[in-house]
Amino acid sequence: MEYQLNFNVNDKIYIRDPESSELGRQIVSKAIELIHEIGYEHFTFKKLALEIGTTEASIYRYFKNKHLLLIYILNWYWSYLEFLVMFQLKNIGDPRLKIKTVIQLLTSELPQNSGKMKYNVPYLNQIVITESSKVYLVKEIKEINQAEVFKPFKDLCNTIANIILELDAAYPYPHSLSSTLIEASHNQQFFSSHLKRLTDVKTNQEASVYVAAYLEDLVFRVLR
Amino acid sequence: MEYQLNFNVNDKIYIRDPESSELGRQIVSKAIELIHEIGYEHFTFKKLALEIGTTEASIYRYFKNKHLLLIYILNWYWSYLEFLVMFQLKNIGDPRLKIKTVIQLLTSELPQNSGKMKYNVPYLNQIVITESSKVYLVKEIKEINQAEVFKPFKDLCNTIANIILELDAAYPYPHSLSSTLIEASHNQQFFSSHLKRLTDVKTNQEASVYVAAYLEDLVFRVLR
DNA sequence: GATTGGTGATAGTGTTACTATTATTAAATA
DNA sequence: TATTTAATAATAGTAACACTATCACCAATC
Repeated sequence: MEYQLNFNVNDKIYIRDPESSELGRQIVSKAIELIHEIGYEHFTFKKLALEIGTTEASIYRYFKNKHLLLIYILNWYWSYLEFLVMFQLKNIGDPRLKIKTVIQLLTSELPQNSGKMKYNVPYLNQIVITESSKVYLVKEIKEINQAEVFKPFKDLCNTIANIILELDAAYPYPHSLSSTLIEASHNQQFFSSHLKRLTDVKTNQEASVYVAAYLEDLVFRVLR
Repeated sequence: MEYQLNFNVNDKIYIRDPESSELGRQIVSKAIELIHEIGYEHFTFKKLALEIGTTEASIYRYFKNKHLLLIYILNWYWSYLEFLVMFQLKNIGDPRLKIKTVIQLLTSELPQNSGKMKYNVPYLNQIVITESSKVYLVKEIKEINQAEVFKPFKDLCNTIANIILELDAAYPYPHSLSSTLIEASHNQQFFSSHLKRLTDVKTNQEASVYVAAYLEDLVFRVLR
């Protein structure tokens, strides 16, 4: 049986729904590859248009600017991640095992569900690590937050906070611990790949494995 | 007695030492105000030149680009912060109190030492919270790291890691916990000001006070 | 058969991120 | 005092970026 996972993204993020046409899907798909390759700062709509074989103007009919395109991509990722969390936790009763599963999902490359994924998930992973904080660390935070573009991220944070409360109902900072885990999973992976002295990763140790071990240890020291 | 604190910044960061002239000091000082006001993305050398009453070309004689100017500013901050940590910890024996002091320094506005500070420290604080991760979350991370521009940050991380080890010599992740604390102190402050749902901050509760309480609780749960 | 919607092609504007040149002035040195 | 030098101001210019606008074309649909 063939199926495709779709996650609806807030329609304030785009001008035209990129899911609604081949060009739209190409824009998102190739943007992921290009941002992964050259980084968000060097990424431009002109380069993307050239890559796709279309024009800048056509891309502007889908997204107002590259910031919103990045938000779109990250929202897709966060929605997918929350889907995976929900899916994998469905039959788990033990909250300790739930937390372990969540940390695995936060640190390892996400499963390329069914092999027929729309987007390159390992690339997405790297983009999330390196670029995700750039969507909110801006002066316009208030306006973009009012457009509810961070809902998938907040939902994910909330889901994890609830699992934290299952483990320790009296813990006073479930949301902060949750957002700290998510953010730490990104920056510790970045650090253990590029700025090793900021971590305790061993040479030859895989970044994702190291970070998973660190975060698991951390959570179970906090909640015991 | 009048004195000024000086922190030597790696000379690979600048073309001409901004400490060496009035214009240089103006560039750094006004850059802090302008970045604080309009944010790093909107900040340009042209606007800065206009603000100072000089020309773009003159600024380019001091800094190759705005990224390196930001690195310069952050390095000054990190050096100052480490100085304060060292200074305030000098006569403290109890490692628990040391950690508490460090967390206070990480979360509260830094003391405007002696009132005769070169730069606007409260502004610097905000800049660190919002802009600091942008200096390393770039594709060029390898090259800029080789220029040793992150030394003050790594030193600070190391200093805090050593205090962590004083508290629990067997703790296996002192550097990761240290860098997590530093980063969390930034993003939790940002979240509790702008994306409250990602934290457990109460309405009307001061962000810095909340974050200090959260981080203290966290550290002492991890190291007990 | 006429209308509509999506795309391509092309052009143009204002801004950003620089580089280069030349003139002016102040300080250092002969 | 005259002369070199160094720092800055003034100006100009370029390539890339971040858009906006217009028009022609084609395919689907009413």
